[in-house]
This record gives sequence, C-alpha cells and structure tokens, in this order.
Amino acid sequence: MRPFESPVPLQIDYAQELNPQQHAAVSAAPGPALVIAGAGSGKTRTLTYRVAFLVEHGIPARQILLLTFTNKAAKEMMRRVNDLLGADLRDLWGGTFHSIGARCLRLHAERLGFRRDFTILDREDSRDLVKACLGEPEFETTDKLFPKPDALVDLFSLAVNKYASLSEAIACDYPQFIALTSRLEELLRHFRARKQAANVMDFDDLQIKWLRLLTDFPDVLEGFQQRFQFILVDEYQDTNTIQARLIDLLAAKHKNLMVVGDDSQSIYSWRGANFRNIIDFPKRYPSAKVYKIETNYRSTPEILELANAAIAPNREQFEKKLASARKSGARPAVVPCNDAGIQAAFVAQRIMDLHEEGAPLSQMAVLYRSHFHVMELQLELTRRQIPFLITSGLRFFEQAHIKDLTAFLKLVANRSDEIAFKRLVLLLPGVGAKAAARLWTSFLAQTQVLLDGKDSAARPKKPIATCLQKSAATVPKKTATAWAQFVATMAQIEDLQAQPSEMIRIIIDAFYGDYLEENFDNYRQRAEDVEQLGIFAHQFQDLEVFLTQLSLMSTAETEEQEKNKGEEDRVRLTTIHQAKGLEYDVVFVLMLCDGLFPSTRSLDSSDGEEEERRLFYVAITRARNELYLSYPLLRFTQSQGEASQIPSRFLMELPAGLYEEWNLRQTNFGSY
DNA sequence: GTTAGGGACGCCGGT
DNA sequence: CGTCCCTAAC
Repeated sequence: MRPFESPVPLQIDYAQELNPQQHAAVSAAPGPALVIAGAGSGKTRTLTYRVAFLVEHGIPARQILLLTFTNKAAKEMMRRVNDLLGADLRDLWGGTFHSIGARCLRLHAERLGFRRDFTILDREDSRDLVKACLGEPEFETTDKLFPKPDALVDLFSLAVNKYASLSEAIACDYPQFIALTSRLEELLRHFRARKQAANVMDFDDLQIKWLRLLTDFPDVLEGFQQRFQFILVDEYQDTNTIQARLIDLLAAKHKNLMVVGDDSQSIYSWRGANFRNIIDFPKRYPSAKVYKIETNYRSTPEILELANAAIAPNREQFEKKLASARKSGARPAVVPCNDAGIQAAFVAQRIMDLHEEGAPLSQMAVLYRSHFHVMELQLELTRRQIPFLITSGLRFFEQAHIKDLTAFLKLVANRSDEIAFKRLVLLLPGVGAKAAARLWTSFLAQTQVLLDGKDSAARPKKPIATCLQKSAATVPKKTATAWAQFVATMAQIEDLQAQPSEMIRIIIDAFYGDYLEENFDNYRQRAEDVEQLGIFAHQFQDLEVFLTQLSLMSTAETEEQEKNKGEEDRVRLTTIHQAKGLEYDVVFVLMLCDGLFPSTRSLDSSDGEEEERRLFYVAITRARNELYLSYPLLRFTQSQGEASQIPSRFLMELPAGLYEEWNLRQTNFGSY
C-alpha cells in the first residue's frame, strides 16, 4: 500500500498537537511498525491520534482492530478519538485479547464444537470443574502429594499460555509432577471434554480456541484478515506466544500492524507473557519501522533519574533514554521504618500532612508488590478515618454473592452450564456435593429428553423450570421448600427473554434476598452489592453480552461503578500490577524488603529478578511529583516470629545521590 | 452416607 | 481473609 495521501483537508493539525517523535509514529506509512514508548511519554495519546489519523485518511472504522490491555483503555481511546473527530466508531473493534476473542468465537463457535451461547468460566469455576473431574472414580487417589485443584488449574493454564504441551510445561515449570505426567494428561482430557459438554470456555480457551479457529479454518481466517486491514496493539510487551501468533495471522495479509509497548514495563511473564515478542519484532518483521518516544511529560527529572537508575542493571532492553520535560522537584525519599506498623503510621501521617497542604487524596497512591503487604496500612487509615479505595484481590464480581446471582443468568443463557447449575443447587439447605451431582445428572437427562426425535432446533426449548421440576425426585426431603422457591424463581426469569436487570430484580425478590438474610451477618452490604449489579445491568439488553462483559471486566473497570457511588476524595491502595498505565501526584511504595520485593518466589528463575526490577521501575514511574520508598526493619513472619529485614536489593542498587534518606527517629518521629 | 460448622494454617501477580 | 480438614449432627 502507498503512503497516506490526504484526500481531504485534515481536521487535526497533527504536527502541532504532537511532539516530533509522536508525530512520526502517528503518521507512519502503512506496514509493520514498532513503537517503543517509554513510561509517561504519551503512549495512549499516540495510539489515539493514530486511530484518528487512520480514520481521517478514509480507513473505515470497521477495518480497524485495536487490542489493549484492559477494556477500559480501549473504551477510553475510542472516546477520545470520538472527541477529536466526532466520528462514529461503533464499528471499530476495540478491547482486550480476551474480549475480542470471545467476540470472534461467538461468530464461529459451531466450528469448534461449541454453541454460540457458551458461557465463560473464571478461575474459581475452573477449579470447581477440575475438582469435579477429580471426583470421577478413575482419578481417585489417596496420594497426599497429588496436586491440589488450584495447582492443576495453574499448570493447565501455564501450558496454554506458553503455547506448550502439558508434558513440556510439567518438565519446565513443575518438575515435581513429572512422574504423574500421563495421569495429568488424562485429567486434562477429561477437563476439556467436560468444558465442551457444558458449553463453557475459560479465559485460556478464549485465546487458544480463537487461534485454532484461525489456523484450522482458512475461510474464517480470510474473513478476519479481510476485515481488519489496520491492527493496533497496546502494551505489546505483555503479549504471550498465542497472542503474538494471533496478531501475526490476522495481519499476515495486509501487514498494517502497529505495536506499541515498553520493554522496560514487561511484568506479566508469570502468566505466559513473552518478552521476546517485542524484542524480536524487528526480526519477525524485517521491514518494520521502529519509532521511539522518549520525552516524559509525567515525572519530575528527579523521579525519572531514579527510574532510569533503577532499571539500568537489566541486561536485555532496547536502548533508550527517557528525558523529563518537567521542572525540577523534590528528590525521592527512602524511608526505613522500625516495623510495618510504623511504616503504616508514617504513610498515613504523610498523607494527612500533604492533604492539609491542599493535595487531594485521589492524587495519592500507595503501591505494593502483594496484597497482604497493605494490611497494617488499612488498619491505620481506618483508625485515622482517612478515606481510601482499595483494589483488593477479589474483583467485585468474583465475590460469592455476585457469582451466585450470575449463576442464575448463566444457566438461563446456557443450560448446559454444569458449573452454574451446581453452584445454584448448592445454595439450597441440605444439598452438598453429592446431591448436587445427582441433581445435575437428572437435570441433564431432562433437558435432553426433547432432543430425540426430529429437528430440535425448530422446537421451542423445554423450560428449565420444567426440567428442574422433573428432577425433584432426587431432592432431599428437608430441601423441599427451598427447592420449590428455587424452581419458581427460575420459571419467572426464563420467561423474560433476556432482560438482565429484570432477571436480577426477580432473583433477589423471589429467592436470593431471603438466602442472604438467612446466611450472612453482613447481608445488608451484600444485598447492596447485588442491587448494584442490577443497576449496572440496566445498560444491557442482551443477556450474553452482559455475561461476557461481566466475566472479562477487570478490577479497574468494576471500580468505575464504585466511583459512581460517592464522589468522595480517597487515597488509592493498589498492587503495582494493577497500577499499570495509571499516574498520581504522590506515590508511596511499601515493603521494599528483600524477599518481599523482589519476592523470593520470583527469584527461582534468572529472568525473575529482571522482571521484578521492571516491576519496581513501573512503580517509580507512576509518580508525577513526589515519591516515597519505604521498608520495615523488622517484620512479623509466620515461621520465625519477629525477623529483621534486609532492604530490597533494588534500593541498594540506587546511587545515593538520587534520593534522600529520611530518618524517622531523628526527625519528628513522635508524630509518626 | 451426607452435610454443616469450627478450628488451623498459609498467602505473588490477573484476563 | 479464605481454604482445607476434621468432627459433630442430621
């Protein structure tokens, strides 16, 4: 394809609104391009303008595919393009690899032996299903060392994400299970068969089956290649092997592929991300143009210098030098504290001081390596009544009560969903694992009674409630009342023809409200959450779309809902992983002790330390104006009680001139 | 034979 | 804070 010639006068003055490096990338000629965009250099801005640039040059929105790390990022970019151009971007496909995968798979599920109304399993669901497989007679074991369902799910997932066979994954990452390889392979076969029978896909299936769809069905591949003439990928450094192959296949025809990333911010190798994808991109695409964007608009020179020094020990990276465009500010502070309690007190006090000087709480963030590092601080903030917003380990919709509710909807959408079914009947008093399994068998038989005979497609589906009714023989006596209530609820919601918010209303009124009240002390809080879910559901007319969205929404996105609850000014508490792409005026990084950050478990592999260092780099570069790096000298541990801590090796690596060491004892220790 | 409740232990990260 | 295992109760 020839370089872009503007057929019409352009609305946007690109050279004016972008710096020269950004402008070069945005106006790149068609063909493969790699954009190395350092932290805070306007990566999102560059991608946004690139989309606008394409649209202005007459590329129809439906021919553009935009793959991002979160759905929120995709939405945000499309909104910004819309603001820039006023163009209609509804036809532009933008989202995460998982959500775009789900979309493609829905179009062609039959080719892979699934129906297009498949539902999506989260990690817990997968674990439940693996557990169910382990309950089959052939897998019964008394071996205490046999891997737990959690470990099995991890193992199966890692194999997929590394695009390796199970035996390769075992040999490479779980050598302790080598002797079990053939049994585990058999188990995996069962697990897969059961997923297919239940018409469900887990997160990994949304990638691997999408890839299979493209490799096994040339006509399908051809269709997508034809459609997606321009492909843009954000956060390319965090793609795994499958995702890189997906992109390569989709772009193979037109080769109009622009990938954007920062090799220094690759922090997801533990879930299969392959950092070689970005390093080797120029080798895979010899004609690729490489653009570097190296001006940082976010951080003060002091913070940026510290960041550059922090990442310097890493061997493998693209040569680049980030320079700050900002005026000088305060040097970052390194703050040793006696213990985690003092550390929490220090952070809380500092937050209060800054807030009194006029800094909004919402512009401050506390970052940490692992969720449990923040416990003491939560207590301290609560004690001092400093409002905070925490992105905890559990996402909103992974909470039991939210999952209970969605299980109703999932079963309506996909009556083969064994996992949803069992979850629901387990809510009933007197029903445990055994009764649930019996009920499922009998329910399954009932749903299939109508399938014999001819032309099942033309026949109206037998209502779920009727199938349940006919399974009632296997219900324990004391469950009878609850069972009737359950069946009645199901009868009501399946009449509604895909009105998610209506369904939720009925489930709460007819069944789940009572259940919450009987089973939980904090039922009010939980009831409020499910109400919230009902409100969120208002935006959706279509049940499948709603469920897909819900399954694939990240923590950050669910918080959008939370935010609407109160406009209160709050400090942000988050893991570094979840803070990716975000920025704050003031950043605190906690628990910089060797063994916690870098974490011991990451140091098994030689690449582990480099990845932890990149994580440290990501943490530092979230800060605009002020940065505090703290660690406790003593820490209470499970095994040894009070143990003295060694400061993180990442702190030791920093040249002393780049930070200021605070001594809480000498200064105003009393107030901390 | 099952289910329900209580106590002990262990924790990296997330679509 | 949540999962697992054990034991009491049905």
